[in-house]
Amino acid sequence: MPPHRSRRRIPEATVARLPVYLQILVDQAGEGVENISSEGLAELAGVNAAKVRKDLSYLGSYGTRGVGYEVDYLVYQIRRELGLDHDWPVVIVGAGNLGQALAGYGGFNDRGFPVAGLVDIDDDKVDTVVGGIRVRPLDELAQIVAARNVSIGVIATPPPAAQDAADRLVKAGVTSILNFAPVVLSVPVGITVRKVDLAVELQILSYHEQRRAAASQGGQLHAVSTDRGRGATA
Amino acid sequence: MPPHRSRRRIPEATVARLPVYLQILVDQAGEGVENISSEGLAELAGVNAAKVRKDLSYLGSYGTRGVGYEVDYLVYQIRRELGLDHDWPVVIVGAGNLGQALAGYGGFNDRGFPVAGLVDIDDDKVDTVVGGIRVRPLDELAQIVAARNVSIGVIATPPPAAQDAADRLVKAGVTSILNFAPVVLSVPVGITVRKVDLAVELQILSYHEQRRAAASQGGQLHAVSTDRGRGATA
DNA sequence: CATTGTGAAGCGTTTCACAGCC
DNA sequence: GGCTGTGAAACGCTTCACAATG
Repeated sequence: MPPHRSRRRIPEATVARLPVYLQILVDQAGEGVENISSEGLAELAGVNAAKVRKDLSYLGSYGTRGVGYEVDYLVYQIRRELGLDHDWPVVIVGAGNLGQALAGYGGFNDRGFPVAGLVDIDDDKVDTVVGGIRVRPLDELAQIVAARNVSIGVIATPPPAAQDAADRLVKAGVTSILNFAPVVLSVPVGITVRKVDLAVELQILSYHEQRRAAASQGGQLHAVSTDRGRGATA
Repeated sequence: MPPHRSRRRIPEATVARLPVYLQILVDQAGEGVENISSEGLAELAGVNAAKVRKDLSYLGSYGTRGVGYEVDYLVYQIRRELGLDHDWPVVIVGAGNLGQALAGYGGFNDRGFPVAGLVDIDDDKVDTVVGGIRVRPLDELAQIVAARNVSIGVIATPPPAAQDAADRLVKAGVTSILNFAPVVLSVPVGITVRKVDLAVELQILSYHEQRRAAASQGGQLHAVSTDRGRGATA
């Protein structure tokens, strides 16, 4: 067995960047690049080279001094660390605008997250076909989760239905939830939730725009320059 | 004029939470709640009460000791700080699955971000109507931005087209970009970019799932418990 | 006397700087 | 010589704890 020493705990900030490195590395591999330096990868990822090195060091010591990192091997190691060495079927709750887009979005299947099911509470939507997936009634959620061994659920319902969706997902045995509803979910300890709120993203941009406007006409403000792990002002 | 002292720089982490508080406060106002304590707001937002107080303190001292915060006034102040006292029209580039969903997603219009335009490079999509918006050719982007005074652009194109979309947006005069393409954009200094990558979110969940699996069958790992500003394990 | 506002301590992340190694 | 791996410093954010106060 190769030197698999990766049972340490990886900082959350690093976990959030590994997928970005992975994407870049796969692209590079596709273009025939065999080795890459922390400097090169940093450039492509838009981050600091020291950060790249520290991030990668959590996986183990897979670089070669004076040379860089072997792209293929790094891809393998990151995949392994992220648990991407096998597929994770997901179930989507809510077949509205967003749920349909997600079900039809190739990026899920392609990147290891096949849509095992798409359910909706509305009978009018049930049995319609979206992106090759037939919408199933909400009642069948538990059955789908069990049958396909789903551990990740996606909530794409209207806000008032989101908590109920979460409760059902948890009851069905799902342990990770990606929530697109602009609602703070309450879940049992041990369940991982990530929230993506499109309007919140826009409101953060609005803040920066407003600031820019105030700066250009009003008094002298400091230059805008931020990076909170996601998003940045170049 | 009320005591408007808010020209200080607000930490990025706080900016990212203000929209969440705002949402909750608007809900509460709708239910007739007139005052709320940091404790109460913290509970609803799923964060620590001290954090709420510190966050709100950046807006100025708008609470009353022994009582709490007046909901309506807080709503007003947060809106003002985020620049939400007027609408921010947005233009969406890419009328595929995701672009269509975004255009049809009520949450944008409702929360102050009307869709001023939806453009696509594909002639077959041009002139189709999506969520009440007629798709326009990509060439008309600059014209739409100028005519409707758009400063926020949304990129919903396939990955290879994203950088070109960004270049065109910047050239047209847009200064903030919300990027849904799984690509690191390169933009001039002074342009704010936020990236939302759905697959990355799933990959982060995958990491936690993988860790859970390793823990339950393998050796003794520490309990999973994370919160990086977005997403959390309860 | 309940609750805010905030110094100060604590903690996680980023960046620097350089020793270690190929 | 070039580049990684990593202590240590710097930074920003979170949490504590309590004085200030309506």
